Amino acid sequence: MRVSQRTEYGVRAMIALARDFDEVISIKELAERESMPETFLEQIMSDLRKAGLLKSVRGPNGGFKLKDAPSEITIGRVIATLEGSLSPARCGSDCSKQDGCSTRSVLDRIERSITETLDGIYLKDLVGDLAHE
Amino acid sequence: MRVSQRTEYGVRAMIALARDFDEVISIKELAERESMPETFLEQIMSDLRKAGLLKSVRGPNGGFKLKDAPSEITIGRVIATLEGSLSPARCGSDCSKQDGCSTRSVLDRIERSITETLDGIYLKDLVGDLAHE
DNA sequence: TTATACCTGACTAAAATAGTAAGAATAGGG
DNA sequence: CCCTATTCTTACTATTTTAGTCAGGTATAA
Repeated sequence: MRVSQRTEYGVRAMIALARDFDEVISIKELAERESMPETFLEQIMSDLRKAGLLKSVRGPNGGFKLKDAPSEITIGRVIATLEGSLSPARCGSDCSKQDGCSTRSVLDRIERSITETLDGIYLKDLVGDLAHE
Repeated sequence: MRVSQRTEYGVRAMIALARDFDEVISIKELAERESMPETFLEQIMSDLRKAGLLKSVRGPNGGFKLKDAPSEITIGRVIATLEGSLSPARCGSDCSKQDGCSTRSVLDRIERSITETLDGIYLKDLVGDLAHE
């Protein structure tokens, strides 16, 4: 029921980018601002880009920016991307073949609730959360 | 964002006990019914008992039963007990000392949502989820 | 053409997870 | 009182996941 450090870094990076929506920011800069390990962040950003959440610019003065507006990206999408899934369940849908998995519906229900919640929170909503600048 | 196998077993055991609320059921019986590893379940049940969710009866014909009615135990309480916490955050409250942790409020917000959701689901609500008996 | 930044994949140490194993404590039945 | 069924407790272990590091390659602005 816990989000990994990796995901936390990713969320922080996304929020930082949302804060300066129009600018391209490098990994180095991001890592310094938010005190996150640079090379680790590099991997994470790469995943977020592959998932279509970020645009990258290579070469000098390169970096990343959000692909969509902060008002269009939900935190649920970010977390689902980094975490693989929002599902707290561990078994696949084929698990229903054995009735031993009576929790299936319970975990599904929990998942739906979490998904709904997180898909209702946009990056935009979180930028303002900080007393900042 | 995933619940451990351990927690899943615990939830299943709690639901099974809720289904036969008045009976004392042994670990062996529970493990067989739900096809869960017996000795592992033993540990889990022990934790649930220490947390005040179960009553145990030792000796022959012993076993466990819910301490409270299924209408009084929330799934949030069960998961929080087994998972340690419902918080997706990893840092403690002392983390605000360094402003690096700008995600704090975000994760807090997510936690509150999840907690609210899970604390609104009672064991009673889940017993009926199965097409059963 | 060079420095800057992204890109990629392999590697590693440490921690968490999912159990096992072994024995002690307790209580009911004969 | 003894045997057995059961919980209780602690220690151990193999596997997987996590949180990184590192080395080298690729694109591009200046």
